[in-house]
Amino acid sequence: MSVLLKLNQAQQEAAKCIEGPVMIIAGAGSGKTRVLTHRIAYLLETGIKPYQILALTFTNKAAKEMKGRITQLVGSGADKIWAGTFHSIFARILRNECEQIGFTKNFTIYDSEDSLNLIKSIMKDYNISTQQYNPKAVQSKISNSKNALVSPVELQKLSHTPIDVLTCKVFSKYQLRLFQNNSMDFDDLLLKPIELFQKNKITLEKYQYRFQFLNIDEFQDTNRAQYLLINILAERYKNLCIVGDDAQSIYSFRGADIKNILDFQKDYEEVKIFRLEQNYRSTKSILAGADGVIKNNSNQIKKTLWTDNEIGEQISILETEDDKEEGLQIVAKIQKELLSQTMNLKDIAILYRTNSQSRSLEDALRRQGFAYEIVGGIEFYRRKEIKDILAYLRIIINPADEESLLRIINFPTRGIGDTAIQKVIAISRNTKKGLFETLKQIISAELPERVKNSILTFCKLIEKYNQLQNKISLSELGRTLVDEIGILKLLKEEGTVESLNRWENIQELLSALTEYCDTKEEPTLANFLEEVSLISATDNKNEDNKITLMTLHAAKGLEFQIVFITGLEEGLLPLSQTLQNNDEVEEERRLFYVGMTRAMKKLYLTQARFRYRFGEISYCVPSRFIDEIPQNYVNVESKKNYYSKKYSKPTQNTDSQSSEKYFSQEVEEIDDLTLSTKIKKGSLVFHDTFGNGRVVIVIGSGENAKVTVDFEEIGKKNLLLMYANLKTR
DNA sequence: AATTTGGAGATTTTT
DNA sequence: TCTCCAAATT
Ligand SMILES: Nc1ncnc2c1ncn2[C@@H]1O[C@H](COP(=O)(O)OP(=O)(O)OP(=O)(O)O)[C@@H](O)[C@H]1O
Repeated sequence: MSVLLKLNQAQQEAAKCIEGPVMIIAGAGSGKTRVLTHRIAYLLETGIKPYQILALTFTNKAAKEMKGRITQLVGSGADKIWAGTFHSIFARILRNECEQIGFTKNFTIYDSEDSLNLIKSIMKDYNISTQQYNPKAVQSKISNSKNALVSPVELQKLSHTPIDVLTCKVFSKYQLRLFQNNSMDFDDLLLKPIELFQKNKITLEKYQYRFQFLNIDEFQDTNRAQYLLINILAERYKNLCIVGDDAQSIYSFRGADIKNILDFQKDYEEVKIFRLEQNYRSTKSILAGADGVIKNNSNQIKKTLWTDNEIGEQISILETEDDKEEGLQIVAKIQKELLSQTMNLKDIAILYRTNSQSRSLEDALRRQGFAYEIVGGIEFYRRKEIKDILAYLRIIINPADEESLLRIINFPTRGIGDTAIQKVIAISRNTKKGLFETLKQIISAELPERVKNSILTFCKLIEKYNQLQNKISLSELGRTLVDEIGILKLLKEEGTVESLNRWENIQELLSALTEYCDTKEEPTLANFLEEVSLISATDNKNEDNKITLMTLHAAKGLEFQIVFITGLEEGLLPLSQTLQNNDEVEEERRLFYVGMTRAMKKLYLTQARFRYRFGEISYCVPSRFIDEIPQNYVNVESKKNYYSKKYSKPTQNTDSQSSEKYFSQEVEEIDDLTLSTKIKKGSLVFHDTFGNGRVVIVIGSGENAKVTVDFEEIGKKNLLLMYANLKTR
């Protein structure tokens, strides 16, 4: 009981209800994660064994923190709890059980880049033009199908357009190739366990028995595969607790489906539903502001949220000239906050919609000498030089991984050129042997001796390290390997800033490998590679006293004393691609809501009149979301200059007049750009090769004007207006 | 076979 | 603006 003392009445009741299905639906900052944490501590206190508990969180860091808190509450034992993201938990299960579905223990996990490369190579094999059909579109169609539990065969029945038909074909082949490569993509980490459990009842029962208490945080962002997976696991004991807030569902692009919350009530009729209504995080102003915004969404689960916290300061809106000034004004505000309040750099977060916005903000912070940290962004382990080394490590333990093999067979260059590689691939197809097998037997092939020798040397290298992996420590193996391929020396010799940077990155990778070895009881290469693949954006965030910069998505579940949300402009938040679809605009609104509710004491919103995109100026209209915040919680700070006269303040008048004014401003601009052709957003057009389509976006002016056209046959294409020769219909 | 080059596309968000 | 890829050059 003692572990529940730090919960309020409603929270305690939810935490104490440990048997049967439980659903906690509550607004931001109401202590959902806290309840889940204390509930698990309570489970332990009632004598339930740690290994009987499974906790699924949205990031690995959240899982780690949860375990840490539980340890504080109940002492030892918490480290035996299985806690992590869906992907890492089920990857771990697959490591042990995958042989039942035809994989070997050392299977590789492909990230999106690997998967895209595989899709491209399949399209090439099928002679599908990657010019005409965008491999990324194919990839996302495949991934969406997988997340929605639609198999290639089922997808075939739903396919009508040419791109859908070809996607099916690629999809089937893609799954086959993954299997042949002894590899899984991110989606497979959820689908393969389902396959496993459906195929082998004994294995299923083992895990059902083992995880008698399931706990899932951030349930609003689970997809259908995840939903099915937890249903299967919970089927026997039905002790599962899900926690979420439909207003914070922001990952539908990844297949997340709010329907899961609604279905849960149907699928578990005996579910006990708990609501938490007191917000402990934010001031009254912030909460009221956020509430005013989210009210504009239709179809929400009704929730009440109130707080005992002070009213606090109004939400400040900073209107700035451009993105550069946006950064400067934020810096100025931070300076002020650091002086007048008892704030530290680590209490401050700057949030944005797209990663590319971080650059101008970084510039401003750097100039001022403020320490900052970018969370997420271009992740370390996705860098080219890192992925090259990882590819070596991957094929050392999984020679079937042909994507990785092709990546490094001639890196660094060792005289195995494109023609040679094509030849080897052809032989391997004809003889139905694996690529690596073919390489080992290359001596009988008709290729220049020099090339054949290079290939054999390469094979010996891989096999040598394959032998070595159990004889020397992983950190030694890493270092020796990097030495032997001579990559560090090459980078040093190149001597550019960029190559020196890469040199450092590789050193850092080696340190990471060493650290991994030192901290794990049984370090294995497969496990290291798995961890590295499944790192989530916020996992690297630490407690250093630095300002945090990250996307709104990455901010989910976190909280900061002071939050800046930048780029409140139509086209950026909400993002231009979402504007035609109301559901998508609502998701943007939820994203803004998530951002606003991260703030504890003070919330700043910034909006620029123009910003640079691809090195070109683009003019901005204030975001509709600004108008949705109730007037009395807002304070607009605008620099007085000639621009302010032209664009008056948006929040001074509530009626739709103001937003219309900005809208007409935008239309004027667009008309102006494309005067001669009369092409603007929404125009129906005809293109000689692509056929009929509708203009979605117009960017730039005069000779540089670019348009995005959504063609009926082939989907979206970007064209240069000058050359596209579009005819209006 | 390796290196250089020019042009197109990219910025949605992430496991 | 930067990064990737195909084609051209060495
Ligand atoms: N009963 C309580 N007493 C004191 N503080 C509390 C209580 N409940 C929650 N809090 C605090 O409120 C803040 C928000 O809690 P928590 O992160 O668990 O909320 P949440 O509902 O998961 O939020 P979100 O959905 O926005 O991520 C935390 O700082 C937490 O410590």
